[in-house]
Amino acid sequence: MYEKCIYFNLSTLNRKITKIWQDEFNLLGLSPSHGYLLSAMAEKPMATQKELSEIMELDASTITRFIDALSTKKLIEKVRTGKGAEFILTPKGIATSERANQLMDALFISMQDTLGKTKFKNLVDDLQQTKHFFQK
Amino acid sequence: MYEKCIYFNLSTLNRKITKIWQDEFNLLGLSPSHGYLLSAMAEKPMATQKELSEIMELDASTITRFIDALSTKKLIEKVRTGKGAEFILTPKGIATSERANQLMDALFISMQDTLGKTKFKNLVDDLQQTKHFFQK
DNA sequence: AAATAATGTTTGTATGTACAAGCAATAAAT
DNA sequence: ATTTATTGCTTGTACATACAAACATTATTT
Repeated sequence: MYEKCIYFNLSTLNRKITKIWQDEFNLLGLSPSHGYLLSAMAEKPMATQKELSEIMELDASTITRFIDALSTKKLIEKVRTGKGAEFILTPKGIATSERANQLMDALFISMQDTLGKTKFKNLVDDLQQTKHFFQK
Repeated sequence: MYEKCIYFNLSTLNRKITKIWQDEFNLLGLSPSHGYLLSAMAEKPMATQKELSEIMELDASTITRFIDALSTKKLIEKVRTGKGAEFILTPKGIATSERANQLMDALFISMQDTLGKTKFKNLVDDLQQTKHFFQK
């Protein structure tokens, strides 16, 4: 009934893909977003919360919540430095970030297989490009 | 950093598009999903909640919540019929469903203009097809 | 007719995320 | 040096949605 509607198809597909990601990341004891954030922190150890929110394209307040969650799970330690803050991954955090990276790679391959290599690439490229038409 | 990731690009774009839809539907005093449901009810007056949940590709329990919201706003009236239920749109509900339809049409045109007719069509078609690779 | 199964709806609860307002720390202007 | 502005982070609150379990009604079996 809403076959031509971008909002409808986008949100429906988003729910389905999110569910797949959630099920996988749950095996690490994390939500997908928490896993992505942890992995971003591992890759950019000096990033502030503001920078992390830009990388993740999420609101800064959302990053605060995620950081709380990662701290509670002892995956990171937060060091407040004046106005900003920095983070160190605990050994457990480092290990988990590596497993998260592996999972992302595995999901990438799995999607490629399911959708076909070129179809998959086209879709992701289109999503990425379309994103840029809309500002914050 | 996650440019090649379908989950990342999909959820990011989804948030952006959702925001646009929300801002527009707020002018009708509704969330987008509530508007879509109301419009579906107008088009399929005999549909049960189960059927509506299939049309909307949402969980049945979610439809229950939406129906509560529409009832509270006096846009529909719910008539329980044994196991199932049916709905009648109030005059206000009919008017609102028409405005919702107009809004969907306007947003369709606006997206076409922003993204370009063929690019837009390709994207929506791809989203729609991709959806079908993943079951409920 | 009583017991059981199937189907449809609802309720409790949880999660992800945004926005607005607040707070804290540094920087700029007077 | 004190006021004012800017910047970064946090807190309160709200919303969309899912899942699991409960409940209610009809259908099927015995």
